[in-house]
Amino acid sequence: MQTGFWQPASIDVSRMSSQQQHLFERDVTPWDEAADSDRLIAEVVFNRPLPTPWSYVVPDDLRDLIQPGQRVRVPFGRGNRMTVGYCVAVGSCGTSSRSLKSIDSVLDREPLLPPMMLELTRWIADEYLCGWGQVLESVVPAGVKKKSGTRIITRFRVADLAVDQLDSICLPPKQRAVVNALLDSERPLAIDELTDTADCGTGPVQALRKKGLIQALREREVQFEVEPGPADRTADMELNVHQQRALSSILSVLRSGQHRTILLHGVTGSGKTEVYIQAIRAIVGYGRQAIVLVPEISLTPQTIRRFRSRFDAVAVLHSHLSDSERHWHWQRIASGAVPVIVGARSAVFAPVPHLGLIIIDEEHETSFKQDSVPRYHAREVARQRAKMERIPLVLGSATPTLESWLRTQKNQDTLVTMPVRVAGLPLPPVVIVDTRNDPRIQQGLALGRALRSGMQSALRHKGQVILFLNLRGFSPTVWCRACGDGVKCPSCDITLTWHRDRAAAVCHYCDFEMPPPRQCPHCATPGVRYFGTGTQKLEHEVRAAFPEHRLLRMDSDSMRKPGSHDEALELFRRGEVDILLGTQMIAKGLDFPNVTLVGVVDADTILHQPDVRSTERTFQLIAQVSGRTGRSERGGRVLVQTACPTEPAIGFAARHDFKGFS
DNA sequence: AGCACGCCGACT
DNA sequence: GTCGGCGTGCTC
Repeated sequence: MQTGFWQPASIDVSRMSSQQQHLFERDVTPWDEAADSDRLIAEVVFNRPLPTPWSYVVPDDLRDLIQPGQRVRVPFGRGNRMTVGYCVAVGSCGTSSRSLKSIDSVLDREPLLPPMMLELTRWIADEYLCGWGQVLESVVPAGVKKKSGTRIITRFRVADLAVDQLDSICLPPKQRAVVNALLDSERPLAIDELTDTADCGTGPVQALRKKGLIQALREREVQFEVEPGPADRTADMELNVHQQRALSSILSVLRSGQHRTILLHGVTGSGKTEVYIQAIRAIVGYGRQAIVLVPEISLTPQTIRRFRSRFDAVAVLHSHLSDSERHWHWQRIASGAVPVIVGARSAVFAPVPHLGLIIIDEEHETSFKQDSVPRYHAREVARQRAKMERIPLVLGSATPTLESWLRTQKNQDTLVTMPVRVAGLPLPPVVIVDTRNDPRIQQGLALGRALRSGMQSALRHKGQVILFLNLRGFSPTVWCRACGDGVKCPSCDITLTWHRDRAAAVCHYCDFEMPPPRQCPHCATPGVRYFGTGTQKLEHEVRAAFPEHRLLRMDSDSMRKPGSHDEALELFRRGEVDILLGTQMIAKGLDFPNVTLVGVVDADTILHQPDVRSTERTFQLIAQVSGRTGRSERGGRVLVQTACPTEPAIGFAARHDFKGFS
């Protein structure tokens, strides 16, 4: 039993409400303390935004059962409603003379979380201002609480006391058959096995049980096991000098036994993944486990295959797991049987017994932030966990967030740069195209002269083209020419986007949809105008300009069906599509050697967003899309259309100069 | 967060 | 008179 790590001195008084503080100040008479000292107190937290744990008395019959990390059922509130909470500490300290309520029951046989995770979740509650119990509630998967995928199974065997008397006792024939079946069997039998063998119903079994001649054993058992298919194994690659340096600085942190965060700033295609894999290999050699966090959108079969082909057992935690699969993985992870865990944000809570390394790939991605309670940032939780476990944290990105960059400049974190692509391929040249005087743009078309002719030449040489545009729909604004007002969503105050295929004006914030107004809602002038180019309109324009080439549009409208995303990328990979056109979802992490031109149709759309990070995001976006080309000896280039060619973020991105930008 | 308690307006 | 609106404060 774990008691003892909870000590009165370790209570953080800052978490205590004012009412609780006065309990410490109140005079406690010696005989009160004597009475308190022999009762066991459990600290319990609830799935409510409460600032402190609540104390309960542990009744004598639960003393040997209760441990921190288990759930308990306790009376709570004025009505003493039975409420589930998490026991976070057990101790024999009387902090108050106030009368405490008692724990009703302990719900778990074993703690759901180890002490380290209790400490980490407490840090999250403090840091992100919510209840400790709220954090625990969201960290422990529902399938683990319900013990999904397991079942209580009852088996029978001959009662110990009855073994000797059985021969002498007179039994009805069916009951005798049951007893014989059990005596013949090496192991206890389940009810259906027993009735089959003895060729009877359940009646004789129950009768024997009543007489005390056989006894029932109840055990919780795993119903099925998820066995990931075997993957083709691939050998480790040879690292170049920059990769070597990155690897050895990770390993030196590991050997130091102290925490340190390493920002791995590697240009797209610099082989960051190979560094991760070899660092993990070293960790696994020490008998430890590693957690790899990737952005939600990167959790593709391709990414998973990459890790599966290099390690014996890789657990992948993604949002499409069923409760029982999640429970099964959780158990295997906790048992230490899985050395590598790959997953999105929440995988930072994987209950590994001996963590050796945390990696966050694409550190700048916004999906590491959770926007419901508890609103944590997985990068910061990982940093804290790595501190507690005294292990390295590796942040990888071609375009780090400015805050991560700043920490390296202040020497809080270590910077490792990988400035060149593997195999000596150059970064693609990025050409900035000023659209202000382009006659085609002035006609309202989206493809300027340079981009159009660039596409023609790339396609003529049998290369593939990626066109990036940040706006989905047909036209991003619906507006009135007379009063100049845009048609806005009634609840969000966002201008509506015209979706021609649905013949509707749609709010991209709340999905509100309305038929396009025949007249202006403000001044009633007939005939609203559609302005600007979204992916749908661009699709029309490109089809008209390149009728003989195959085009595929990828945005959240065209990729609604589950699996259509992977399917589309597979078509492009096989070369059955020449032009891939889409939003954010095509900007990240794709690796297609045949892409020789990437066009950023309108860099200004990101630049002019009302967001303090708009320049940072512009830089990131251009840098990330640049990573989609020039990945083979065929080379490649990037064209960026903008009306602000002097904007520094665009210029720095074109020169692949993160240091200059930062 | 939930829930009880309490203090005010519209109904039989 | 009382049913119920939601504002306030408490929960070991």
